[in-house]
Amino acid sequence: MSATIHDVAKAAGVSSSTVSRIINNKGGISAKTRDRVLEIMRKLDYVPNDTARSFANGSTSAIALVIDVIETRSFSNNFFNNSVFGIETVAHENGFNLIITNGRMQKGNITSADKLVFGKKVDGIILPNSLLDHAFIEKMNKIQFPYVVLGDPRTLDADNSWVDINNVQGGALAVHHLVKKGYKNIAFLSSGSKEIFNQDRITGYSRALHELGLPVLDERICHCNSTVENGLNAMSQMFQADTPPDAVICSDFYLAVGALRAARQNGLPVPEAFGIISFDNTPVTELSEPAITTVDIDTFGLGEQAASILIQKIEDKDMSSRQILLSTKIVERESTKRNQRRQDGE
Amino acid sequence: MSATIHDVAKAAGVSSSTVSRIINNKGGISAKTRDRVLEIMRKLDYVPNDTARSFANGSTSAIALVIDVIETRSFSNNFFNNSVFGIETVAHENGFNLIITNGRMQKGNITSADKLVFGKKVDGIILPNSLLDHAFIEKMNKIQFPYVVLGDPRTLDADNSWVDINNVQGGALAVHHLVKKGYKNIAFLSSGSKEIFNQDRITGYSRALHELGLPVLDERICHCNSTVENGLNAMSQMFQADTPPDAVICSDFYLAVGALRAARQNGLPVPEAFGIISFDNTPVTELSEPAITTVDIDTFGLGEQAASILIQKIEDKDMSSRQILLSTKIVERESTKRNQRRQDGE
DNA sequence: AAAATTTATGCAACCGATTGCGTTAATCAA
DNA sequence: TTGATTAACGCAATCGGTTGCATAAATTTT
Repeated sequence: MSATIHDVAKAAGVSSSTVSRIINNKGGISAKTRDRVLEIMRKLDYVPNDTARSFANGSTSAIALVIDVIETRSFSNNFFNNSVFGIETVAHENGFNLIITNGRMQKGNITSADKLVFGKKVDGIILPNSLLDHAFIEKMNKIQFPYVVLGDPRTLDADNSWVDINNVQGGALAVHHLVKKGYKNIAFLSSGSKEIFNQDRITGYSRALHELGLPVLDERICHCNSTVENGLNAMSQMFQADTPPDAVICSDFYLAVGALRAARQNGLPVPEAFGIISFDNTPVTELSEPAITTVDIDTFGLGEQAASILIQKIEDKDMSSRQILLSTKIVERESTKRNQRRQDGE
Repeated sequence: MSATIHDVAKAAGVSSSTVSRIINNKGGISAKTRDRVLEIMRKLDYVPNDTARSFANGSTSAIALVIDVIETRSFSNNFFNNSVFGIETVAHENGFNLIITNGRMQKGNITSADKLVFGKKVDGIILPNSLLDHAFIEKMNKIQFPYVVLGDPRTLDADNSWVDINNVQGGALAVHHLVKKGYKNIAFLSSGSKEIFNQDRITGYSRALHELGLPVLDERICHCNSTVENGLNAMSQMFQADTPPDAVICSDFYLAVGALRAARQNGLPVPEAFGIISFDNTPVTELSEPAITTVDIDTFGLGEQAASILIQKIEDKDMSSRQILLSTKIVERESTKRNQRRQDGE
């Protein structure tokens, strides 16, 4: 149907090698022929067949992103969106296409990721630490297939490249912010105990408390699924304690809203008597009343870094592996913005 | 590096044609040779090279989704997420890979979508109505390249396939819900006047009001960018009117939160004195107080339908084009849940 | 002006599968 | 048993580019 390199060559009275060299900007072509050929290409609406090119030079100019879709909501979280956006941006800048595949799906015994990698559909792959499979990683290592892990792949002993949010730092940062605001009894609502990011946040939280000479109490840490109701219940229960928390750090916005409601039910005005910080600075954190102070995690940057490292690896297979931690920062809103002096004067 | 079909053939003492026929389940192979070859394939860890296959049979088993990224937030909206999820699911079920590309990016004079289509990287493409380009569509039509539009492509005169949310029905549904609840003076906060979905929602809104014998007033319709502040300002202004609105339909959650705050500032309890409905039933609509009643749009289904039609087109180029409208439904929450009798008794 | 370089281009093999056609072997009908 | 039919497989061309090597033409050097 559409024109091939041979059609162009014939029409221009040159060989297809010449056309190929022009397409790829190789040297050794006279200006005259180049111009003539380019003109013909335009006339014939010629576009090189990318599949044929991939086939000929053994590289696809595509990378894959494996996503971990357990339920709809986990797909529609902010983390995912911005990371994909970051990945796509960098991929595109470097001439790579981005293939997205759901890592939970499989046909027969082969996962979609497996097929993309060993079927040579992509030159490299980004996969979440939640979906690591030792056998799969081993197979990739054996052929030196480039990959980057999203999130610290702690369960892997091997040496590999990954990017992650510095959740330890984030947990500590939240504590420091609250303490600076005069809060002293800080709780932590985590959205799960298995996830490495939750573990890290709690590590940072505990470490910071310790450094500040504040007690680290087990009963102030609660792991629960991320719903408003769970957040509400967990906080309500903590409020029963002898010295109830006067602030809480939440792993996400749902828990934060739950905590907010619990505070209200207990007659604790936020931020005056109770402070709240949530991780993940999604736009909606501005919508609650009071607006929630957040630990901003750079999900876009995470994607950018992942794609960038991956592409470097693709272009230099012998590149040593690289690990990147992205710092977080506090975005202060109403839920912790109290007049500190009043508190100090107690 | 890794085994090719020829390696397998040689090891099994057959021709590569035979191996190919086995891979593709063509007939005319004896059980003995099939088993032997399959065994060898396993031993050699053979996986067919997908690029070579694509090249040989002229089809890529991949589709592209063009996304319209103007700013970060538009990327991270719920609409996008769930649609992508729906598309990926259907694509995967049918053995297609999904390539995602940002339609706003381009290199030289060629957009990423253009390159994917005419570079034969994909067999079909899904693109948003916001990114339609006449020349591009014409070029695709000329070679009968399969595509599906996300959102009614009203600006296109040509006959083509698309899927959309039935926003006209959604707008009408919102009105009917509010009227049933006893609200009579219903305003509309739109997130823009150019977007077809906003136009459609207002069409449905106006039509329903008309059918119910209620006046359609220009001053009750406001187009503004989607922020809480704009929603608040727009509603505050409407409250100055002689007969102020007693309910509002918002194009999204930000405007709805703005409207909620405006009502509160004006001393209008929600839902008792003022009703609010927002489009797009994202999880966060449950988080405000009161929780917002929404028009639920089936974004996942939208993606499923788009992918499904596209794949049918790929498999039968002569398929007539198809248009699909997905109905919306009301998810009732606190912001309209008032005791209707009190209102009727006025 | 002849020799030595450099530049511009063509030839042909190659990437790894698919497939139409032909051939041999096996099965069936007469 | 022979001829006809079918099943099982191989040969070789093909898909559309890329690239090492060879060669001819242009340019520079001596």
